[in-house]
Amino acid sequence: MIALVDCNNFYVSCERLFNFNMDVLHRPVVVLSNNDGCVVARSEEAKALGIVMGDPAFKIEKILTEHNGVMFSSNYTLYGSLSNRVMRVLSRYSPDMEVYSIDEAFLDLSGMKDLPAIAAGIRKNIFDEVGLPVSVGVAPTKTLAKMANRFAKKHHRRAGVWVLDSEEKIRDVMAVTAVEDIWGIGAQYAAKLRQKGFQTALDLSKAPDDWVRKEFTVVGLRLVHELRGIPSIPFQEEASPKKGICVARSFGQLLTEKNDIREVLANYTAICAQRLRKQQSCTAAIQVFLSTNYFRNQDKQYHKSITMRLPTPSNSTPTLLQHAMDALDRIFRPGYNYKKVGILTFDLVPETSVQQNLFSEEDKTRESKLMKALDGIHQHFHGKQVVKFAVQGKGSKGQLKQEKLSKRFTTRLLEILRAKI
DNA sequence: TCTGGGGTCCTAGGACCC
DNA sequence: TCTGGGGTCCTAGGACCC
Repeated sequence: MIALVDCNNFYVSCERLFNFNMDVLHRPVVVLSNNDGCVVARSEEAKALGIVMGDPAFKIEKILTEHNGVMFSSNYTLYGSLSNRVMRVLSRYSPDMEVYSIDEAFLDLSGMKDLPAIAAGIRKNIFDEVGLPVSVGVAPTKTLAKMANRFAKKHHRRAGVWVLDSEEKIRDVMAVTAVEDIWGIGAQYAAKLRQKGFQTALDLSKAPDDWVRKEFTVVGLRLVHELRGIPSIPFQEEASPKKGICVARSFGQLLTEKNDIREVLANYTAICAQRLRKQQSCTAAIQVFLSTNYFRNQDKQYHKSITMRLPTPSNSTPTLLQHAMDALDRIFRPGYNYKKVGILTFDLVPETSVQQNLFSEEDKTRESKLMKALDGIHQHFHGKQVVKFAVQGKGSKGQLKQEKLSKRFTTRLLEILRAKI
């Protein structure tokens, strides 16, 4: 049996845990994406106001104010740190755990007795030790565990737990789960299923294999098998190295000057190289893209990307910088209002198996020592990029808009909560 | 005025190989 | 009626997830 443990309204719950001085417990709360752009998390009160995921901030400002609501900028330092605490508690329950996202994890509970009690214990311990509310769904497959979790949130909120340990319970939950609410069915597939007369997960579970295979590929077929209780989505215990790394962000304001964009791109490239080194990978190629704001009809539009192969796979900041700047030179055109720039990597190879270029004049050993030193310094400063290459400038261009940012309560001594006694 | 930033997997079609 | 057959690799695009 597999458990899916998922934090309720995770980002909102993190803000509520520390900002209680703002009386956020009973007010509608939303958390915004980067640049305070759109809604990425909502409290139950905010959901009740009709605010949906992805709503742009400026469109919900009025209704939120009318109901004494609060908005927060996203504070990933805080959420990441609380996520680690949750995962640490969870890891006590099973040696087989898959951290699926910042706020959820699958646990393999095979062979364990009294699953309802274990599930309730998980929920209680996380609440007692970390302070965050979670829901727990238990079932024979991942897809059904997701469904059980959703059912617990919807129909058993107080207990927060639902265990599908019999054929009847599985049938009952599938019968009340609409096709669009199944894990793995998005808007496109849901519309297609509805059109073909499938309304619930129970309907879909009875669809013939070859038809599912034809219409929804092997991905859909696996999903249907999971609904029938046959585990078909493997458990991934250790995080596999990323197959590509992408650092891209919209600017706080529009940028027109090449030098400003160079500075922003240089900073993204430095982050990208750092992430590569963290997972001990080198990239064989980078892609740089540049674009204007799609939503501004009054502006001329320009979207361009270019891929550059490196002479040898690399994860060194100066090497990547050199190629990224070269790429930008080739695609930048003056006269546009730019909104976003980004760098992607392709064809990652393990650091240890990089084929050296016979004609390379770079001194690899020296460079890798330099990068180690750089990473060491940044680690000491909790990831803050204190040492910069000239082209990174002061890092002041294209700053994210974060006007409603809460403090880093759990990772900065200076920002820790103070209690008056 | 203001609309995110990461990822994954799968398929189809074309180029190319023996 | 028939025109070889079986591969691999790459790219673009589409679906999904949080």
